[in-house]
Amino acid sequence: MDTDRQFKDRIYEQFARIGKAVCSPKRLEILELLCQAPKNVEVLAQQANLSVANASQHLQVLRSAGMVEGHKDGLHVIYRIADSAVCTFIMEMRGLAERQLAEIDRITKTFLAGHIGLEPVNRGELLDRVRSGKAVVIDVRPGDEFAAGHIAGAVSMPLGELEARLSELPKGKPIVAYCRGPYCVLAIKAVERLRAMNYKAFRLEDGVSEWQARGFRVTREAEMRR
Amino acid sequence: MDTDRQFKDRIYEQFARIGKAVCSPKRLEILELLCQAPKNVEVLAQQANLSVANASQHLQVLRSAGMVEGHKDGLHVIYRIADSAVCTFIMEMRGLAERQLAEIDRITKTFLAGHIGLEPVNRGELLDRVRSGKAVVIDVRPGDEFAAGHIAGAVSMPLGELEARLSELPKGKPIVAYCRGPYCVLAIKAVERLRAMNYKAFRLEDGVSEWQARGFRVTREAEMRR
DNA sequence: CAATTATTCAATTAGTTAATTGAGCAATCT
DNA sequence: AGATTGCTCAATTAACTAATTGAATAATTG
Repeated sequence: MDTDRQFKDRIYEQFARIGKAVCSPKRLEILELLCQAPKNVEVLAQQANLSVANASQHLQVLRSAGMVEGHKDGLHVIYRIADSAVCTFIMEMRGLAERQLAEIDRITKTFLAGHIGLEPVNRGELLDRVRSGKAVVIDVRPGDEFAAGHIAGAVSMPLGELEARLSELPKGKPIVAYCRGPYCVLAIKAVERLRAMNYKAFRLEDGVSEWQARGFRVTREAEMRR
Repeated sequence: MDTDRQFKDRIYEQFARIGKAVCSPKRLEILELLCQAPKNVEVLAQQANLSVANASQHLQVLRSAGMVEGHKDGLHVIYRIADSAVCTFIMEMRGLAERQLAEIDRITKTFLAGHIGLEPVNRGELLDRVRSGKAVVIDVRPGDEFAAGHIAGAVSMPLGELEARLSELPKGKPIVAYCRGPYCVLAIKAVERLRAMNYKAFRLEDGVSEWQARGFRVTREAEMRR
């Protein structure tokens, strides 16, 4: 039977299992990718710049911590987030880091300075404009991530398809692009390319999680655009 | 200038700094202690069962991650939580662990089975009883933790002073003891001792943080008990 | 000023972790 | 049945981490 000290040590070892899961930059990146949509090992490896073996090892650590689960689909193992509380936790961990670590702001500002000026979008105003058809919101993540959940009213236009589908975008209206969140570069690239072609394009920093956390609507339905 | 990949790697390394801070069981214990009240290195070392040097090293890691800060008070360095968001984060991390790791429940149930039956306390009912003077809530943490913040209406009675102050406790009324939270044993011990002396004692699992998170009142004022 | 107290730092040691590599396994395809 | 694909496992290596130990530093006390 445990002494009081042994009990505390064992309990904190358990809590630390969550910490050990999220102390690796690569596992954090994997978790953020899985918060967008379920993915297999090869896709995760490619998107997080890992070998397949290394990605698999990181996924075993995450599974052992109860943060993800995997199921076989033919040759592929599809990994998904075990519970939406994991995504909430990751977002809060990121929020804490943003608040306590000045280096994050420095790194971000330095990186954005090398890209065209991207003014913040007023979210309430954006909602009004989308509703009244005066602006278009495009989701430039891969289609499977859009399908898994997207900002209500947004249209899927993965970055790789942008040039091929320009005819679907209005020249006169503002176009707002978003992707996986504040530290994803897909929307930055989309805005730069659109502006280079004289579209009125803006970047929304929020990803789906951030948007939802603010109380705005996220859906899985593909709404017809008129 | 960073490439996109370099930018992501640097950003996730920053987020991982929070993970690296909380991946150690001992640092988690230190953080939970500091969430109760600011403390010096010797007290933290003693309460977390660490050498002073080791406690100091862990505190440097936590400070480097922006989670705690220290200031000199004579010979002593008083460490405190840098921002209340840290305590919120720790509580949420614990919540995630409780939800995803079955081992926690197992360890806790096994430990509690070695102690007298402790029925859960209905919190709304407890509030009513305290207000109407039909129950007494005692805080059995050290006095400095009580002073830093306690459940409104509670009386400070540190465990080490329990026997000496029995005359202050009513025999006929229910007595509810609480301490640092669900995994602290101080209240368990207090209830056991009180029951052994025929007091009607119960344990409240919540600590101050949990109580406050439920929307109940926490205060620093010592209210006169009548 | 010397002694004491509290804390921090640096070196060391043992253990842990991340990435790589190659082998092994399961499922599918030919 | 053999080849291929996707994934996992285990061994290895280099880097990192936690605890210990002893020295150094800062502040207080006598």
